[in-house]
Amino acid sequence: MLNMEPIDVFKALSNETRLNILQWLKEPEKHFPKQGAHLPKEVSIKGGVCVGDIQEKADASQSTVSQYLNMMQKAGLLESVRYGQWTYYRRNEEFILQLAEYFKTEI
Amino acid sequence: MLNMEPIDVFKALSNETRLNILQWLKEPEKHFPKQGAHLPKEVSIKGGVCVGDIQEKADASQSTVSQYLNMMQKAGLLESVRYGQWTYYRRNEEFILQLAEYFKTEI
DNA sequence: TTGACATATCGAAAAAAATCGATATATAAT
DNA sequence: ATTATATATCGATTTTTTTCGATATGTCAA
Repeated sequence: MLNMEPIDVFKALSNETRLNILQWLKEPEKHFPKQGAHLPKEVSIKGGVCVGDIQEKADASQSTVSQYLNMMQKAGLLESVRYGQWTYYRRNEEFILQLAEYFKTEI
Repeated sequence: MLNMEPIDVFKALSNETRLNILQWLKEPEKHFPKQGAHLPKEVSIKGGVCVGDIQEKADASQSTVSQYLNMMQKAGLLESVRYGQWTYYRRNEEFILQLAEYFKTEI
């Protein structure tokens, strides 16, 4: 994975709400029952959850959650797909896997 | 699991100097040639480096480095051994190993 | 006991991050 | 075109973190 900045990753993980979001997104269907309600069947955004649903669960303001997600994406932890007026965020599993490897060998 | 607070750990890792210290301490004899100079042979503080040596390499004030080390110890990353007027810090490898495991399974 | 040295802690100032409401932008629906 | 909805960004304030110098504590050596 290109461009990993460990400091940015650790900063993104240094907040309870952000850490929760990352963990909720491991099992989106469990934590976000309404997941994908807006999506027609032919569009597949596997594991992605829209900002509004995340905000509701996170119990923070819309702008705060939007900024959290942006921060986590910049760090590499998340990736986003836009579909219509919604932005779906999901974990970047490939990155997170490499991160675990980095952690094991470099930390 | 030994009393791990992920947020505190990630905060401790969210700083370049602290991250450097942790990595320097993987190979103390390489990064701190004077390591253990004060110790009589019969005392073994394997892998530990005293605050002054770390401070010199980290290029920050004495109080800052002392606080860094304290913070990393509270987070679980380091452990300290006091010998006379010196405090030797070394990595808590057991904790760090568990941390890597946590990372792999929980993040 | 005194002086020197290593480290820890305190208190304050400066820098950075968190957080929000307001507003902008983009898309969708009518 | 107009309106509604979802998300992003801006600007400002509050909160937290960083960082230091000063000082306290603890240990050693003479």
